Amino acid sequence: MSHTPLPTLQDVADLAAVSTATVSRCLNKSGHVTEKTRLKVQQAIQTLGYSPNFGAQALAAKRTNTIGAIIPTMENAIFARGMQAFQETLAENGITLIIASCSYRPELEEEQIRSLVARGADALLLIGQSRPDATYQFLARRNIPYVLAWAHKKDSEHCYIGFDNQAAAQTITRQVLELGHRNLGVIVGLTQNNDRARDRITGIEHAIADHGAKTAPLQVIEAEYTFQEGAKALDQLLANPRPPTAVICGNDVLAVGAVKRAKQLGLAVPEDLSITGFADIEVSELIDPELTTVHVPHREMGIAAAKSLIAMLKTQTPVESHLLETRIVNRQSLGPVKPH
Amino acid sequence: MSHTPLPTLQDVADLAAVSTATVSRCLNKSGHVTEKTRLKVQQAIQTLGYSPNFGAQALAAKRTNTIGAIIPTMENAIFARGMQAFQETLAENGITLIIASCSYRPELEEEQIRSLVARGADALLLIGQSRPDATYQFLARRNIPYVLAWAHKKDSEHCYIGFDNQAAAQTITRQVLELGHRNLGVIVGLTQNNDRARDRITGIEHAIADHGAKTAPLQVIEAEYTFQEGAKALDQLLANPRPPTAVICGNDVLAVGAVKRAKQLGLAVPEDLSITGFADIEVSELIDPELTTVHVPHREMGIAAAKSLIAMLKTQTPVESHLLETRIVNRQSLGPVKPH
DNA sequence: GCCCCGTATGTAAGCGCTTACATTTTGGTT
DNA sequence: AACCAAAATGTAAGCGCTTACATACGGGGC
Repeated sequence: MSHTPLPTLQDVADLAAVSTATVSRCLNKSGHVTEKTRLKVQQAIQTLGYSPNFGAQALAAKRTNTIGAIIPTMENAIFARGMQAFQETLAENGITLIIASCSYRPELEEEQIRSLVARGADALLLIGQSRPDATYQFLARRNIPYVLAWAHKKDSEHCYIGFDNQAAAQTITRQVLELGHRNLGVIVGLTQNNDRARDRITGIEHAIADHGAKTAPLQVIEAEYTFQEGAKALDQLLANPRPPTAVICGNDVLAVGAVKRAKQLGLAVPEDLSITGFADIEVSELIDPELTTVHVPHREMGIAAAKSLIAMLKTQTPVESHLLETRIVNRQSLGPVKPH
Repeated sequence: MSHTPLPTLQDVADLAAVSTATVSRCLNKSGHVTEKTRLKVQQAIQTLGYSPNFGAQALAAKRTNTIGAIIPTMENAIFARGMQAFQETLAENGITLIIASCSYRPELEEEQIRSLVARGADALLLIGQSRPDATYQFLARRNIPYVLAWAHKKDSEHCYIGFDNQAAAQTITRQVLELGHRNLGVIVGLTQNNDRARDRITGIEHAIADHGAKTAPLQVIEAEYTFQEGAKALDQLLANPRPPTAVICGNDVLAVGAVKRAKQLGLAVPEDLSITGFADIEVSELIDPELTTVHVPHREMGIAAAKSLIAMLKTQTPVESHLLETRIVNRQSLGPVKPH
């Protein structure tokens, strides 16, 4: 591995017979450069194969054009599509994305936030809201803009880009109730440190209260976000002497795991047991029966998050929250309760 | 958003009553510091809440502790698990990962490579080998270490971290042939610019040639890596007057799409039609029938790639390729050919 | 007590860029 | 042709850190 020193801004300036300031202005499209000189500079950059030094640029400009995102996991399709759109939108604006994952562990998230900031992230995308005050203080102190995605809360000091988890869960639950189900089970992600999961449970409870019909006590199982755990959770629900006739899942991954297990146990879905999901990821359409679930506008959300962050960076002022609509996708896994 | 200027190395040095050089030495664990002064410095860092400026550090040290990865897409589970492991391993070593995706478009990959390098990536992970010479020259010129993952080639100048796509495809095809199938269809990713897909086809062809039995001409359909395209490709295969009795897919995503479609068409899998996959992603176990596929050690691969890159960065010398083993996972979607 | 050397610490010169400010050029007016 | 504002370009001062080199320190051998 040999070493020819890379060309610097100075080299370009020399070759183009202009000053470094002019070259810099060309590079940053800050205007105030004649077309003629711009071409000269362009030429020089070409022939030297110049590309700016990242560290120097960051040091001098006090920004890195980098945005960080900390998501619970990249192994899970729930965040993949939104992140892809987020990244694409950032890239269109010349911004690089750094992704870190925290495995749903808050102390790891804290660490990752510090790490990304130390790595020069100009702004951050975080998932949901529940994290220590100290973290928000840290971001405020460092003057780092951030948005909270995949969730929404009215009248908050934070900028949310997401949907109303509670309302969405409430809507799908209402639909389940209207189909005659009076004994519901719930499988949801670990609620500790996961406000989305908690909000969804609240939505379910509200729907039941609102509906007014007499229902069996709600059975809630918390599970990690894997197919296997969804299956295990269903086992637990079915172990009950009076098992539910419908299972509302806080997540498509869990729902799909539950559907798979129900079939293994010889239960017809939805004839013997209805199951609903949340998120509408690709696999929901793949399994048999296809999953009735809550559709979440993943790509829109990623795009909106990117735009908000870019705006915050540009204007140096907070930006309004952005509420996205969810809707129920009626497929096959939810049906009327079976008459005795 | 108020502004208290962040503490600098100088501030820490002042508070601890030492020089900036000493503080820097503490930070970088480069030794040559008494325990006593180290503690003093530590203390000062704590009370000031100091954290180093990324740009300055990068500029002065000529490295960023950042590694870039360019993958075809993050929306697809095929890369997710490996990337997760890659990231975890890097993080353990204090290195940040930047991910970019290129949507299987080589010109975009080229652009992303330049972008990541401009962003200060010290090293890169790339998928497969097929890309213009100019790209490799660029990396060589810039002295950027890289590994090529998800593929393997013997006696190459490049460092591969992956498995033998051809051999794996050959093995599973042999198994299909041994089950009596003599009329095979293939659904594979777009081969243009995708050496893995091409290698898999070659493997299939070799298996057929080696086996010696008289077979119908191989029908190969190329498709984008989505469930829908897998389904459409199956339609094409079945439109043939003498449709295949077994379909070998270059990818689990395509295979799962094909299975779903076969069922929609009323074909029993594997009784009427056998279908195999490649990669062993989570969804392969979820669908019904479960997919017989080639298991790829995703996490191992991610970990190995990270370790190799770290070694290259440390020693400034190339590192050996690393061949990982694949194995066939026999589940339910492959069965003997139906007797007429 | 003195010398020597290995180790701990300090000094200061950049690293390559951005940008405020100074200077020059341009071209429209009179 | 002279003048002037606006636009283009140049000058140079940092940005906060690392590190080669210089210097100070401390303890064993004589």
